[in-house]
Amino acid sequence: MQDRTDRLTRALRAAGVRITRQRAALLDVLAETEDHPDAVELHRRAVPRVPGLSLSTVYRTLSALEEQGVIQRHQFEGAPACFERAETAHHDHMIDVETGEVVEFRSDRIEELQARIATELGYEIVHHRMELYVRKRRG
Amino acid sequence: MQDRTDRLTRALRAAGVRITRQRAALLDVLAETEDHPDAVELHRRAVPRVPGLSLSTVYRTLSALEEQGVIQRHQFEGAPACFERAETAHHDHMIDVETGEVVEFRSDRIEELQARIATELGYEIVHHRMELYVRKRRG
DNA sequence: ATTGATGCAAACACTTTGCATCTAA
DNA sequence: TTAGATGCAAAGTGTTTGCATCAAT
Repeated sequence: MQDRTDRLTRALRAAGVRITRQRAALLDVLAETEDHPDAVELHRRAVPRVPGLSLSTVYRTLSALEEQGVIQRHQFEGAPACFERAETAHHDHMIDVETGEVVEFRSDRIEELQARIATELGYEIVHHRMELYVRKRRG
Repeated sequence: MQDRTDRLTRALRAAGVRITRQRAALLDVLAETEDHPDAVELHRRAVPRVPGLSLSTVYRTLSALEEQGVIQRHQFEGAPACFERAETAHHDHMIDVETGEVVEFRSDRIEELQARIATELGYEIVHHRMELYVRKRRG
């Protein structure tokens, strides 16, 4: 796991991205992240490791990491952008409208259908966004 | 068509929504709308009919109409919210990332699969959002 | 005559940016 | 050493809101 971060660090440096204390801290925080935190939450988690870390640096770093394909940005309805590591396999999201909880899911069938539809209309998919806003079934 | 607007007007009034000159103008503009304009664009289109119309009134009216189920609001990536009449059948959107053009499509198969996935995970869908960001196939 | 709607300007939430200073390479 | 990163504060964007006035019912 420390190993993974090291490899990532090297790759980023190779891409011309300087790994400052701030960025290293954010990479650490992201490595431990299992949920979908927004910029403010990531800042909150990283500040203890880099006192004085500014929110603008968080935003700038997140943009840089997104550009490098290290993280993904999601813009769910009525919420600030949130982030997750990009290393995981592609998936889509269900958002519990009552709790805000995010559940990941994946459907190859749907992906196929999406691709087919785009093709039939003369397009190719650059990326897509599929979000199910749900509530727990009272059973 | 004038007829449709009249019926809508009556229904809105019945729901306690006052039809002011500003709102009547916006309803007219929306009735003629085939695309997916944002608040500023709707304001631009309505101002000639109601000189002095303010942008905040447009926003307030759009919220009211959305609440009444008359229009739908979409929040595509990197763009201000855009609107369309809600009377049309449910559909999803493809957005051409190069031109911004919006194409509507619909897939019952996908809807079924979404519902099944939600059910399997113990949820029911409140609403969903599916957007394909695409580019024209060069070919 | 009421009560909700308007226009204006100010506030809002989230995000980006200009600039002087610092620091990773 | 030097180009890129930082912190701060200020600006930006899209949207909402407080308030005095106005107009639809």
